[in-house]
Amino acid sequence: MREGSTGYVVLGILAIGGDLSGYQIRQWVEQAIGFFWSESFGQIYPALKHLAAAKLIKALPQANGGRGARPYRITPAGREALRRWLQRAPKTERPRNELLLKLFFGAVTGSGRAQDFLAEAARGLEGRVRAITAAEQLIIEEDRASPNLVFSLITVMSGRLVYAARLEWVRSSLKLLEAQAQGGNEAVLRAYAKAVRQAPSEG
Amino acid sequence: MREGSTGYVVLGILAIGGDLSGYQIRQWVEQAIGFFWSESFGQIYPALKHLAAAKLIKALPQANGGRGARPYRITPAGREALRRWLQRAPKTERPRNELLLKLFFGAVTGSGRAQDFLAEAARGLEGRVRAITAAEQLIIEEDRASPNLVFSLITVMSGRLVYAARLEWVRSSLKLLEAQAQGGNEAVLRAYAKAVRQAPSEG
DNA sequence: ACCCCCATGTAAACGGTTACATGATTTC
DNA sequence: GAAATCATGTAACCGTTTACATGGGGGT
Repeated sequence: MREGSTGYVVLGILAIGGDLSGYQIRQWVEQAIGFFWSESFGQIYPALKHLAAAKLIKALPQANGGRGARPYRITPAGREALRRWLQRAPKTERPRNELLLKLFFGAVTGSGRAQDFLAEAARGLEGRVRAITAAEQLIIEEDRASPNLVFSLITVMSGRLVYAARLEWVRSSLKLLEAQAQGGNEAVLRAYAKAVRQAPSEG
Repeated sequence: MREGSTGYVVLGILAIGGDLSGYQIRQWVEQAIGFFWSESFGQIYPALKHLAAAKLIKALPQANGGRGARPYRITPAGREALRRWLQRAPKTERPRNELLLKLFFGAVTGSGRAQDFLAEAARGLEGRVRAITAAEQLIIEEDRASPNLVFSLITVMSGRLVYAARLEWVRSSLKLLEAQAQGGNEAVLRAYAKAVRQAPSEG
């Protein structure tokens, strides 16, 4: 399997989610790990073919005589391949945050647009925080007795903490822009000191 | 310019950084915006060619008679193109966090590897927090009187707050794994409640 | 003499998104 | 009967990374 992580994501989901079709795998990705991972159909279906050819998964007979969902099941060899991949250290992502980029060049356009972008980001983040909180509740109820519990909680906790931090950042950023408009750079520096003083500080 | 954001990043850096060569642009990207953006030489040099062909930048005469750095300067048309691009709403990135992915499938390999990955992540984050703190100091000193100040501070503040949040997450995650080893799922749930209670909560 | 940093560039390979094509089933 | 959703798949296009090729300059 020369592919990047897509194939392994599929294996992983079949390993913990049971027998699923391509369409269902996509849904799984969106709902369960959507806030830190994404896959498109254009990736999943070819990946399923490759995995089946490599005997890491096998196609199950379809329910309605050839029509409808075509579910797959992970094979022992597939579990072994997944386990090996999981052992290897994760590659750190190369960051590409267009919002931050446009804010960084903000002086070129002035602060009006920057405020719009931040307000928009705040709306998005609030929605995600709500979604995460709901997901968290579901995990606590459903995985209460599962060995997956710690791992599910670790991942939702990431969403919870970093989204909360981003929201705080958005709000502080709006305050900096206000300060700039009203009191210039000195006011900005005061507002900044205040914003980072409140933040959980590192040793 | 059909390209994605690379061309605009180059324009932006030439707009606020003055006349620079491809190599210097790369350094600029790494040092100033490296924690939220990355570009490789394989992107920058072709982008410079396209931008020059489109008259958005122009090549400056080289110092040492054709050898050494080949600096470029942004043209008025280039500034205009940059301004238009900056006005448009930023595309939200599709997240792909391999660390989180491997942790999510953690039950397949057990918690030993997960602890290694988290410890490694902590080391990386500590380094970045230090780098950010240094960058912050530099901005406060050098941009004190610049109209860029707010925008520079907004971007470093993002780094500061989200890295701090990630560090906190890593530490809490390690605690959850310990709790799991010692007291099972009930201990995990208690540790989780404690970890998120301390976090800045949303309304 | 050797190695590292500066510096510019090209080409292949790869991973991923998007658009397209197709059709069944369910809901309003 | 129309629209939305379920469901599978292909192909083109695009952006990005990686490897490669090349060579000057400075330090040990």
